[in-house]
Amino acid sequence: MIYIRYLTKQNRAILDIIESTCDHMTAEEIYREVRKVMPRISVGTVYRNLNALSDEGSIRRISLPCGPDRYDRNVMPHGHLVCEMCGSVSDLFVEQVQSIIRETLGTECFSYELNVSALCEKCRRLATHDAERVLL
Amino acid sequence: MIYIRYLTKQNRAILDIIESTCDHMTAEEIYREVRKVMPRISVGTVYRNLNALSDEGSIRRISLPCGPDRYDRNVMPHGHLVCEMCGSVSDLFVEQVQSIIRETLGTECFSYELNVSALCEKCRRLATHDAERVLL
DNA sequence: AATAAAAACAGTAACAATTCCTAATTTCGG
DNA sequence: CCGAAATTAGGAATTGTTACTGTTTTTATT
Repeated sequence: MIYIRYLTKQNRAILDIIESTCDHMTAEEIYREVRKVMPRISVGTVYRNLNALSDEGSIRRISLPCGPDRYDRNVMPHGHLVCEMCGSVSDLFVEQVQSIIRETLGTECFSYELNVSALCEKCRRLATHDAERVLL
Repeated sequence: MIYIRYLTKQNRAILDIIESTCDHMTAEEIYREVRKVMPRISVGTVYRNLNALSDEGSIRRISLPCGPDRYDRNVMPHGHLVCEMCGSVSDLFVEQVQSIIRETLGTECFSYELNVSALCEKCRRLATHDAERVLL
């Protein structure tokens, strides 16, 4: 027996926002965003729906060493690149990770979190550029 | 010019506690523990020193999808197994991860976080045992 | 459609984890 | 030893999140 949860306007609006970007927004950012189209929505509703959506697997919650949790529209197992310079969070697909984990564990791994600290594309270019300037 | 930070009694006591176990304690657990030998230490001091120690690389901060941050005496890059049943956190050394990340990134990766959700050794045995009993 | 039960809501208070603030103490450099 | 700098205790404040209460919306039943 499949239970289809009723999708409220609030729920739909929140999900739309998350699915419309690959920004990995925080709950607060999502709250600010959803208020643009639904000014009377409450913080509690945002958190409740983010939790429900995460629990049912429609979105994915990401927790990082610093700052609040973020939400990801991509629910497939994948990692994240956290930029050491600008703090941005972007998807990072590291192919063999899951199978390596399985080998190490000796059993299947259904979910993992992989957060890599490094420079994002943009900041890496910037850093290289600066380094060149210093050399001149 | 190397700057050696003064090690206060508080700092030393906190570090000792972390280094004495592989329990991945939370700040609050560390606070409770350090108060046994230093009853007047304040929460703020514990947090300030945990941050300082993490920043200088003497210990490592672990953040998980749920619950407060934890602290690890092992600063070498490695992952963690978070038990889905009992919630315990144990070290997990997945050898090739770093090199795979390097390949994917195209540049060296100096730090990563890998948290795997699965059953810990103990709970896995327990689960198997229960399953056997059900079969009887 | 009328209506009762269930679910979700807004608004806000409460909570837990962490940080910040101030005055007092401790350590350092000379 | 003395003044500057760093660290502390204690507690207030902040942040991110959850819980509560009374109201609205949806669903199920007729």
